[in-house]
Amino acid sequence: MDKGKYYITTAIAYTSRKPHIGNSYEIVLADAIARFKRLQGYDVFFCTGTDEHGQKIENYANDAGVTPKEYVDKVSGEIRAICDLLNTTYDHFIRTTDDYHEKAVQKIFKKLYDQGDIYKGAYEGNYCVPCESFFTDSQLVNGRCPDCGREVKFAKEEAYFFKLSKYQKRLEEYIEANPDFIYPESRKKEMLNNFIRPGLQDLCVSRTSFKWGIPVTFDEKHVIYVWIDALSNYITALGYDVDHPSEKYKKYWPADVHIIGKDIVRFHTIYWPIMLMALGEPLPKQVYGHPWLLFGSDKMSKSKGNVIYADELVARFGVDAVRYYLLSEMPHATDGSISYETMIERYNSDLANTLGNLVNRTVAMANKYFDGVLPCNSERTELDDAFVSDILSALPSMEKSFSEFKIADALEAVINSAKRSNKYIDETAPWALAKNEADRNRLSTVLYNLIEAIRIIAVELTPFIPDTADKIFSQINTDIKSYDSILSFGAYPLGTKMNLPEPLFNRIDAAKMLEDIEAEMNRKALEAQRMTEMEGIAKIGIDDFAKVDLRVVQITAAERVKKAKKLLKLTVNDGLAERTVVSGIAKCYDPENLVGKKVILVSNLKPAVLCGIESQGMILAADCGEDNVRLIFADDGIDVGAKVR
RNA sequence: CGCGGGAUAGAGCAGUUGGUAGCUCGUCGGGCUCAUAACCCGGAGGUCGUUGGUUCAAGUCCUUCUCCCGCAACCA
Repeated sequence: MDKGKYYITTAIAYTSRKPHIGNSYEIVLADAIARFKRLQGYDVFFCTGTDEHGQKIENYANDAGVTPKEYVDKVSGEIRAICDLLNTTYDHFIRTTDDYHEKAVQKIFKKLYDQGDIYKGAYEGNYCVPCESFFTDSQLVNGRCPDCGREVKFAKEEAYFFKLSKYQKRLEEYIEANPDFIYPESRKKEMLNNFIRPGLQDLCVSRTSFKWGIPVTFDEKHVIYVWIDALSNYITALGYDVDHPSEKYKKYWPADVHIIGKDIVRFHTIYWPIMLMALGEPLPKQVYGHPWLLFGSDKMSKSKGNVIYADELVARFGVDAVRYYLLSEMPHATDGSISYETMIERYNSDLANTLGNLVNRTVAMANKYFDGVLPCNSERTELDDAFVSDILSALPSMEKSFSEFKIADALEAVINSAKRSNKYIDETAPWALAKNEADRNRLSTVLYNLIEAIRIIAVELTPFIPDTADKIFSQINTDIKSYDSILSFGAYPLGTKMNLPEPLFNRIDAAKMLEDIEAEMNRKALEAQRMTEMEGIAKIGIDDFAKVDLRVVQITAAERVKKAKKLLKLTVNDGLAERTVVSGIAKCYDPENLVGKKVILVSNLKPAVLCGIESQGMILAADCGEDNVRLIFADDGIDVGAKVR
């Protein structure tokens, strides 16, 4: 039964903000694999966590007015809460701000420096001062900073570099000798052709431009830049230490698989193996770069208002439905897409109809015909043999799919067992057998076969939808759920008293829910739009504001501008003199009602000619929608000419 | 010609070594009534992106072109 150890990791999530469902896919994927391996009898160690250093975090924290540590504590907590919400069984949750990690990373850095793999050099490139970032020529947009659009200048910064080139040959040989190391295949080709074969440049591994990172012990003004810090988590989480590796490390390292997003394949298949080579440690056996989850055909983004968060989905559909959807809908090599339509469709057809209804009708019959206790399972026919053989074929098929990370295929194999069971019910027609006392044993045998099939299905569902599997075990009242118990047919004990059926998944009224969701999405999109409008406006200093001269003025005359629909020609008194102002408020105000009113004037605005009339200023008004403009009236008690600020 | 992946029924996808084109959802018709208007069976629907070729035989091999996508080094 003991098949040895299995160490699996996800990438550690960057704590810049709350992750959306696309980010959460990875942990669920890794969890399904981890659970399956445990089921098979492996001693599994499953690690995930958060990556918490860097310039961006420093900036976000600044904006939020908190310390970087406070900021990452909050976000890391949110991320962990999502992992828990999704019912993932990680064995360790590492944070790169954890004390043991920081110490271990410092020692790693020192060791690499001492043995000459890290050296001090200078980083040169296009530098954007406000963004405090370097950019390569190819990153620049029209020769300007891709982030803020401002001009960049050539700059040099002292930095430590890691000699990747030294290990290039060895890495290439390793990848070729281990064809499964980079998975899927297309990623391997990308890495070899684009990066490794053309020649590796040394990697910048320290920064002096920000403070929020692990300090270099022998050169205090440097902090360790992301790679050596973040990637090391896979070994520090096990208690790796340059001098005294822990027992746990010796037991579990090397990792059997790193589950990561396709965007960071490069770091995990080039930098990371080379780091390990330099440290003299074994390399991970496999790196799986999984595809991304898109919303429809778009990437999720806040500005589009199409961000979906795990907790929202769970609130609507339940944990297992979300897990099921993520695991069944994602292809193993190309990007998948999420939509509420397909989510509801899958929920109804697979979970409610095929699986839920199967369990419900079978348990109902067992209760109805035998009061929940089946007395016999020996009255068999060829029909049964074909059925049993099909049910038992699911497990080998699952194992093959898992070994290729085709998780959706593995899940489909189980659902197919449920479909096969529904078909078996139709073939045997238990309700017809029930009408004949002579068919009593046959009826019991049929129901037994179904219950045993359901038990096997439940065991196989455990890696994917564990809560549902438990509900099934509870309904058929068994705790026989080992891997061995599903290798052959018949482990379910005769004479077990089953519980009453209870629906596993209630069907969803698609039209109604979609309408509901639509309304909510619209609300969110509007909110997001407002947020970006706010963010889009550059902050100005008090000096800038002071440049605007605002005065309270009184309207002394008003008339429509003949050639214009929207314009009123106003004469206003600013306390010193009268002046003419043209204002686009004709659709909302009649001229006669405005005379005598006090309003606020931008008095130092450059004059402009509108419809042949020179306007010497602008009256403040609020945009309240299409063609709906409302003036800001000043309190009557204010003296004409008073300055507003 | 930077490297790589893809184009198959209304939608989403399978199609290993070339040998009568499949699956899921949807749709239409039938069956059944144990069950969550569920379940089972069947029908319709594809010139397998385009051009030319190899072959007795090509979605599957070679070639032309078109379109889509990923990667392109210190942006985690």
